[in-house]
Amino acid sequence: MQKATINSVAAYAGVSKKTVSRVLNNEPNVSVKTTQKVNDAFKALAYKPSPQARGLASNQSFLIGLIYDNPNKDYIHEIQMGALNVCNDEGYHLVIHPAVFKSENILQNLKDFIIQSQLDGLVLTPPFSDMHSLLEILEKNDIAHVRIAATEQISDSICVINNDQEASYEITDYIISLGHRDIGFIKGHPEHNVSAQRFKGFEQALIDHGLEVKSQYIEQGYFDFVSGVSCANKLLNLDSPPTAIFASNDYMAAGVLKAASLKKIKVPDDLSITGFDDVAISRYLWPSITTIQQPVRLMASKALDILIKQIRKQTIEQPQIQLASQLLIRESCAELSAKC
Amino acid sequence: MQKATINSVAAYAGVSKKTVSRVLNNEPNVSVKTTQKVNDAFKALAYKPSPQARGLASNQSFLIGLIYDNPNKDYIHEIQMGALNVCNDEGYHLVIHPAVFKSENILQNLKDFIIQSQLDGLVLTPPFSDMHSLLEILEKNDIAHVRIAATEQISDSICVINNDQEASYEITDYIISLGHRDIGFIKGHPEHNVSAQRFKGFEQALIDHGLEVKSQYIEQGYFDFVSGVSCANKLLNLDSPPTAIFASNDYMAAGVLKAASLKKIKVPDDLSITGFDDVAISRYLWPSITTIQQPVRLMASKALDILIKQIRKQTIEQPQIQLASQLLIRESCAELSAKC
DNA sequence: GATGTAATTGACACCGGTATCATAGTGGCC
DNA sequence: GGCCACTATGATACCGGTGTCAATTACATC
Repeated sequence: MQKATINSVAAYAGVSKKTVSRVLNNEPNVSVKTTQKVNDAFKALAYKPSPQARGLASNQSFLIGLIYDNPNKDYIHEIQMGALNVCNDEGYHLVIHPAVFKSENILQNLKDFIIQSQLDGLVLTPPFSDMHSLLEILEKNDIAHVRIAATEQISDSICVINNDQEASYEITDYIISLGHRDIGFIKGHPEHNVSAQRFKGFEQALIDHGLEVKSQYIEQGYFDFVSGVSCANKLLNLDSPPTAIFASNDYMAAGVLKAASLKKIKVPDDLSITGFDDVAISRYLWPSITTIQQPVRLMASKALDILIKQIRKQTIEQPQIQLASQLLIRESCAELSAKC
Repeated sequence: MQKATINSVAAYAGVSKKTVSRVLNNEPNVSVKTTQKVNDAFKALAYKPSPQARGLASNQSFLIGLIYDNPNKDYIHEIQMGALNVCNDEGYHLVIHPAVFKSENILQNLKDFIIQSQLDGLVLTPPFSDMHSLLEILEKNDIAHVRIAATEQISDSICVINNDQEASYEITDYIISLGHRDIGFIKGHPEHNVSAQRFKGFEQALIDHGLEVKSQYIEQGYFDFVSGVSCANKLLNLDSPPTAIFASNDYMAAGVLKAASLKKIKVPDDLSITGFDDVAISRYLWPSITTIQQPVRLMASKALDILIKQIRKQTIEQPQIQLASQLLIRESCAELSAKC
């Protein structure tokens, strides 16, 4: 059996190709009777329109690119799943494009990718969401795009953002509520914008509770396990070490846990630890890590919703969507024990 | 500036479209001089051929589908990266398609996906690599595909496989070399073919060393953290518990570690633990887990190499490639202490 | 019934490539 | 020089859709 084309459908239904095309695209001004005939033909022939032909004629590709450079595979996976859910429903393919943000000719590479692939739209994840040189190119060439977890708001630019600062405030507040006063903080990678937001939330919570922000309790990490270990060592070697450590992400929190274990410091009895992101390891460590879960998948879905609206030139009622995170209380924090 | 098409290139170079097409596809019988002219035109106009038009004319989509259902995000990520490396080089897009193997109408869903998307080829990962009903459809419709980590060899079917059994033998051999004689084993999910392979390697190693395979030391797990915990509890509650536990993957090994920690059993001093797969958590746990690293990324690259050859109807010299795994010795195993 | 307007439909060019086949050019050999 | 085989090139149809615009039909109004 031949594969059905618009011509075979038209012949079967006894109408012109153009009319079939109209039904296919829900164009107005087709009589109910004709629509019915064409739909019957669709079914009878198991017709699926060719994306290539459609794309060629209407200058679309039905491809949406997803650009990322993130070592956190759980995050990427969630983003992919959220994006795919919408893509599948709307008839788009997702083209994943891991890139290296710090590489020499990243801009040229991205440019090539975008032009070569003739993408209909682009999803940017951090750190690309705030990459000005890239955004400029996209604006100039009028390429539809959406920025996930962007930290800088740019008018007209559509994005889906989260509330890192508030979440950070919340988790700090929780630690304080357990009685801790000496709280260490391990900052995230200085080049990632969220690092500053997470620190701000921490700082603000301390201030609001009338606690001092002590510089010796603040260490600079890089979002990876190793820096978590070394920062924790510095904090735990202080003359009066903190009784709780807030690491800006879970990998570093895992590092803190390792450092504590090696020093025979019991967690959570003698040291409380919190992370951020709810990475898989935070559940599998012992004790499991109290952390912040962001609605990553939902963010991606929302992002694709508005991106596709933009591609279709539909009106977007809300160009900037903010979603709330959630505090997950697990085993790594305890009330400050009396002995301190 | 207009986007360059084959027509503008032809006009610029002063030749016909067909000649441009010939140069583009490295067809024979084009003079050196003409080739040069056309190549100059390519550069001057920054020409990129349209995949849609190309696809429409030659009945290709330049899309390769990747089907998976695997909770191990590290694995998926590696597969994606390995596949993308080749796709980018060869001008294909990778369309990722997470599916639910156990879902009711999985076969119909996959069928729809494959037909709808008009993929040029398909990459199957476990458990789809051994899904007969799917393979039949692919054969019948002559859809190019490659099976990653397939356990059943089917003649003519191209696949890239690993040596789970040997690797399992090797890691068991290592545990025995540390002096352990009472070794617990936690099996993987009974529906995954690799589970049996990993068990076989374990068993064979015991036999070859003249050790008994004791049924009370064998527990049935499901490749997840929780089953690791519960199986470990059963093993550790035995009257004479094993001095080492070989979990069939790292998530279960993490579970074993948790169970041991809760029982105040010191790892590796009083209990050695090994995993399988080299998932990220195996590095971040304390102690880090001795495990088997499979060349997943390389497997995916090799798979795409032969898949693309198949798509292009080129001869495939080696339809079945086997790659070796590597034992990663970390902190979770120690020599059997004298006191036992 | 005539007329005007809107709704419905179709003929045909076109998107940017590839495939087929005919034609023009080139060099070797008698 | 004449003939032939082979190489190089182009004209044109075609892939399966969409866009334009004209033609036809339906319906309301006078």
